[in-house]
Amino acid sequence: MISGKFAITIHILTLLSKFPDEYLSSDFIAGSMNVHPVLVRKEISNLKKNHIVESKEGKNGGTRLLKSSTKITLDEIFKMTFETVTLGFSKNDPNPNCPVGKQINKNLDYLYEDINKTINLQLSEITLEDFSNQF
Amino acid sequence: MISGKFAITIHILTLLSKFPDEYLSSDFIAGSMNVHPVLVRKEISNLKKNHIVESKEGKNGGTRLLKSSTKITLDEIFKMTFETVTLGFSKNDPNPNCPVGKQINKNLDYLYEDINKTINLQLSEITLEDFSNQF
DNA sequence: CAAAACTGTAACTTTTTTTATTACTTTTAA
DNA sequence: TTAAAAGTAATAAAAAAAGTTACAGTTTTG
Repeated sequence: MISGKFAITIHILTLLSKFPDEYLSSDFIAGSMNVHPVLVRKEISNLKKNHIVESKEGKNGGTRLLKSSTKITLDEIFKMTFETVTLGFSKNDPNPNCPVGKQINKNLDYLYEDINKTINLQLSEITLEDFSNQF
Repeated sequence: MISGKFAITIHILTLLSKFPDEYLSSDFIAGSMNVHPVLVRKEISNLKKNHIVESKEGKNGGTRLLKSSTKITLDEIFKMTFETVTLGFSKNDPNPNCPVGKQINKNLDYLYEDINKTINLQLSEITLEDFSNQF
C-alpha cells in the first residue's frame, strides 16, 4: 500500500483529534471514510507502532490519541506512511552499457531526495491540530 | 500511466541533449532504457505536443530537441507528465454526513496544492542541462 | 518504384499494485 | 456468558500501469 495510506491515516487522526477523550471503534472510523474496517485497523496498527495512538480491545474498545494534536506534525504522518515521494524510476534495469542508462536511477534518486527534504520541511510546520481545525 | 512518465521523459530528454544535432530513433532510446519502443513514442508524442522536441518520420528519422537544454527546466517536464504529486485521497466517496468525511478530500487537495507549488519551484531551478551534466 | 527503416496510434493483454473481504482468534465490559 | 470490540493472516477482486501486437503512414535510397 503506497497511496491511500497517508490519506487514511490522516483521516483517522483527524477524527481522533475531534474526540480526544473517547475510544473510537474501527467500525465508526471506517463509516466516516466508507472503507473497510480492516484497512482502518491496519493503519491503526501502524500508528500504534509509532506511539501516536493506543487501542483498547474488547467491548467499548477502540482507539484514541496518545499525544495532543498540537504535538503531532504532518511530516511524522508522512514518514510513517510513505517512504518517499518519487516521480518514478527507469524500469527493468536500464542498459548498463549506456552512460545515461547506467546512472539514470541514481541521479533521479538524488533529485527525489531533495524534493522529499522540502516536503518534509513543509509538512513539519503543520500540526494535526492545524489540519483538524479546518473542519 | 502516472509513474514512469516522468522518468521515461527525462531519460529521453537526457539522451537527446547528449546528441542535440542528431535524430535519435525510438528504438535506440528504448534500448538505453530497456523499455518498449512504443512507450518511448508515446512520451515523445507528449513532448511534441509541448513543443520540446520534433520528429522526422521515415528512414533515418527520429527525434531531436527543439530548444537548447539550457532553456528547458525540470518543472516543465514535471507539468507535462504529472498533474500533481499527491499523497492519496480518501476513496469511495467518504461519508457526506460526517463533517470530516465531507471535507477531507478538499482539505487534502489544499495541502497537496501547497506541496506542488514547492516542488515546481524547486524543479524550476534545475535545467535539463544541469541534470544531463551529471552523466 | 520498391524495399527498408522509421514514426504514429489504437487495441489489447499481462503484470503489478492496491483495495476489499473473509475468516477466525483474542480481549473485555456488562 | 454474551456481545462488541481489536488483531491479523490469507485470499480475492479491482484498478492501474506497463508491455505488446498489429498495422497504417512516411521518407530515404538503391
